[in-house]
Amino acid sequence: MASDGPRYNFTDAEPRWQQAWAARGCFRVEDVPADGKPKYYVLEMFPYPSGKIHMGHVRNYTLGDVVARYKRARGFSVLHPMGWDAFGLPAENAARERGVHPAKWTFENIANMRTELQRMGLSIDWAREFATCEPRYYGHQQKLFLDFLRAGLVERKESWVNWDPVDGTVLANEQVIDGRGWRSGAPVEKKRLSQWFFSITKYAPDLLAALDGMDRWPERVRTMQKNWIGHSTGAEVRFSLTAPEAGPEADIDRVEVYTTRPDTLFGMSFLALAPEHPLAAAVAARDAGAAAFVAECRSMGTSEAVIETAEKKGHDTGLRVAHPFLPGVSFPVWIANFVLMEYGTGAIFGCPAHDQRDLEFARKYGLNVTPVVLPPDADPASFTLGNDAYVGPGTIFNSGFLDGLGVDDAKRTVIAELERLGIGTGVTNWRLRDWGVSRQRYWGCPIPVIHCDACGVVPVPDAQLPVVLPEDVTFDKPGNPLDHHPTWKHVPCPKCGAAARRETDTFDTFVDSSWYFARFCSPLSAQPLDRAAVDHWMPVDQYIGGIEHAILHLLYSRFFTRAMKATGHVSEEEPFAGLFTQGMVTHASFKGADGRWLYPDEVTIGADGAAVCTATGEPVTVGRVEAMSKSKRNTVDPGAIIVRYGADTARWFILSDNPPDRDIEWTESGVAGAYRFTQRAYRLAEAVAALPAGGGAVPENFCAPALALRRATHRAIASVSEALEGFAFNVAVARMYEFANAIGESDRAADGEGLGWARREALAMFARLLSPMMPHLAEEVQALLVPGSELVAELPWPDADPALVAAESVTIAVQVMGKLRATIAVAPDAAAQAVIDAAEAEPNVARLLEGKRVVKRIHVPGRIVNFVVAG
RNA sequence: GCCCGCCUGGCGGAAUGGUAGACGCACCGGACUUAAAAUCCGGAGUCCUGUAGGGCGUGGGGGUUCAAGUCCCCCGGCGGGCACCA
Repeated sequence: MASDGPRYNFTDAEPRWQQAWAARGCFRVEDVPADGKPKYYVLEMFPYPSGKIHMGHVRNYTLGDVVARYKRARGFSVLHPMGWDAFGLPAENAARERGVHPAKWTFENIANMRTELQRMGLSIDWAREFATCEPRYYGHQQKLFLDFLRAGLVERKESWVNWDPVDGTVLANEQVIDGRGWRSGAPVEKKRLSQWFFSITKYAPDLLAALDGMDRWPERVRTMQKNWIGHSTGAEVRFSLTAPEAGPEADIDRVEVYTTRPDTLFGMSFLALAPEHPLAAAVAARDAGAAAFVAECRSMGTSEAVIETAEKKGHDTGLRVAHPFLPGVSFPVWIANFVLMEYGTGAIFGCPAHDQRDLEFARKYGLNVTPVVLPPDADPASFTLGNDAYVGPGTIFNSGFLDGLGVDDAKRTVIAELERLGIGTGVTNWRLRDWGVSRQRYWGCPIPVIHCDACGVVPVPDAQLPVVLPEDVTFDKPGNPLDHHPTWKHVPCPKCGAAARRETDTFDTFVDSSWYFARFCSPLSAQPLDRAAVDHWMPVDQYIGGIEHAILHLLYSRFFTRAMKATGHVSEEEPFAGLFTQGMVTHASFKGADGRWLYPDEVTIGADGAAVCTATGEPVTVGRVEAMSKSKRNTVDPGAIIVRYGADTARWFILSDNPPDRDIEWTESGVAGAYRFTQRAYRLAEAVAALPAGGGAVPENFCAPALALRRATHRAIASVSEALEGFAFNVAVARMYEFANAIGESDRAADGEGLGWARREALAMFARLLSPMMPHLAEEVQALLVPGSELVAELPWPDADPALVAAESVTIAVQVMGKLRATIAVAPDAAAQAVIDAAEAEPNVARLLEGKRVVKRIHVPGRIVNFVVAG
């Protein structure tokens, strides 16, 4: 770093301004404000307290802070809170691996991360902070659950989980690696457990329909949610077994199948059951081969990605089903690993010609492939299928009474026939499943119910809430510590008083994050939500977070808000009016000579571009640029960056480098460039502050450089405002660079009438425009210009003077046949004919038009003239 | 496997269907300096060996249009999600 010249000292300035904001309470708001200002609720997805903030947090919270500060300057009363998504598996892992209690680990992490976030200079109302692992939060969550239960929005049913038979533990999908438990290495089994479910499927039609009106959500997120909810129409068809199978309770003589393609029923070649289907279980009870196959499928885990990418396998049960329309024709019944029990009826009919998965299965097991949909222009006599099923439109053939119909007509016709025969019905189906919320873990919100042998499941009475987690637990045994606790689960039944047991399952942590945004409105309320406060602040006007939450978290929150409305806690049903999804922070990865990954700060890039290990001098392989992760060690610690360059520099770089919805690559050179700009901005301010004190009155006249600067100033106000409104923060930064360049030019101009005034105006506006992005430097610049000034954080956003924004002349592109051949400068309001004449007179244009017949002259005012010539 | 995105100079990117490459980074040249750093000024998509003029150019291929980075179709590469990670 250079030694000459006065420099902006961020180490001194940043904490000083953070204290000034806190002392003034700039970012505090009331639960129900009486200031009459319009409200604006900005929220970033709250962090999991892993211990340290990472660059993804820096990006997320910088984006939110720019919006919060901008809206505040625009006159809104802004709610901008912060809290902690504090329950979850990592705390239990830490407990098992290092013997530290999850609560201690979590609260220490929170303390550290709070300090780090506060160093970023975020305009947050810290008085609203809470952690979801505090009883003062999760106790209210238990109340909401009980209200949902009373409202019929909760039910208990069975579902399949990943079970580690060695550890005796339920495994998360991420804990299943290649079909084995991550700790024990034992093959994972599917196990059936009785669990609590939120009835999200009751809201499926509404959750789907409301997406259409959510115009401040990214289109792709809405599309992903639509696909996830998965509305489909089709038919349920009952197939009769040619011989009944003895089931555990009664004989099974038929199988229900759901299909979206009833029009292809005549192309059927088999029927396939999910391995968990009751009929499959019945067959397995007497057939060792089937039992072995079902057991094999059970070892596949519950993840849809795993199931659908696995090799398609099946087992022929030997059973046959009759075709619904073809007397005497029957098809084999298989058990297949790609049929999902959770979707439809857990059984399908296979039509290999028109479904890719069925085709692969049929080819593998030598089953018939009968095409029944003829593509347009195909010849029915010769049409055959290769390796691709035909799923497009066409005409039905080989299909009895459906022959000659189009696909959609055939669907209607076949459903009518199925209904007439009483063997099927047209149905609407949803891919969305109910939300299973039971987790067999300690570090989560206890589910407030009690199991009584006499009374069954009994809700904990509201007066006994919260059900608090016991602190004295041990993690030396596998399984859920709540199960092993000597006393906690033993309670009297609230109904009959007999000895009973607490539910030891805790909630999925997605429950915690499904209503925290509403709790922030009244974080100290004795009720889950204070109606006046949530009615004032909700919905969140701008929600900001990672695209990885596009489906689950956002959909669950949308459901939860509806459920809270149904139980009288809120008035709105959509929690997030505006959504912005940010990209990830990436960095190059480095691998040392010994094959170990190296952190970026262990690596030096030489002048020749070659990377070496700083400590050993050994060569380093530069790997791909990818999402920062601990395993690849391609992380950069925001704390270290803030110490070295300051929070404003970190904020500026992360805003400047690219559009916020794309992945950003963190680079040292980019940060250094951002740092240089902070110093340059400060120098520009110093130069202006050194000018003789200016009077308040606007000068009568401005010399040319002064006028040019004023135009630049007001163009900057207009363009930075527009960029901020549109989340184009990288463009806002570019406009600020242009503005700084213009100020720099005025610095070098010969002094003339009004120049000093224009420069003061420029710097004053510069500070205001800078403040959402680099709030500390903005305050410093303002203090330099106007010692003892108000805080920029409390100043209103400036308005541009339209007369100064308007261009004096515009450059028009002149094209001949769509190719640029000249440009001309014209007045913004020049008449069309005058512009066309001027364009035609351009030598290069005239040359190209000579001897040609101009058939069309296109003039887009302020933009372009295009001559279309014949021949 | 299924669903959803993204792809523009050496790099990040800008661009209501209307001058492709604003702005920044890196680079090169100049000024300042004993020198370096810092700072300031200037240059630059690429090719036709020139500051005129022109060709080519927004992952590849086709299409719509007076005009396509932008709209449509196909293909490729990269990434996100897939229900117990958060």
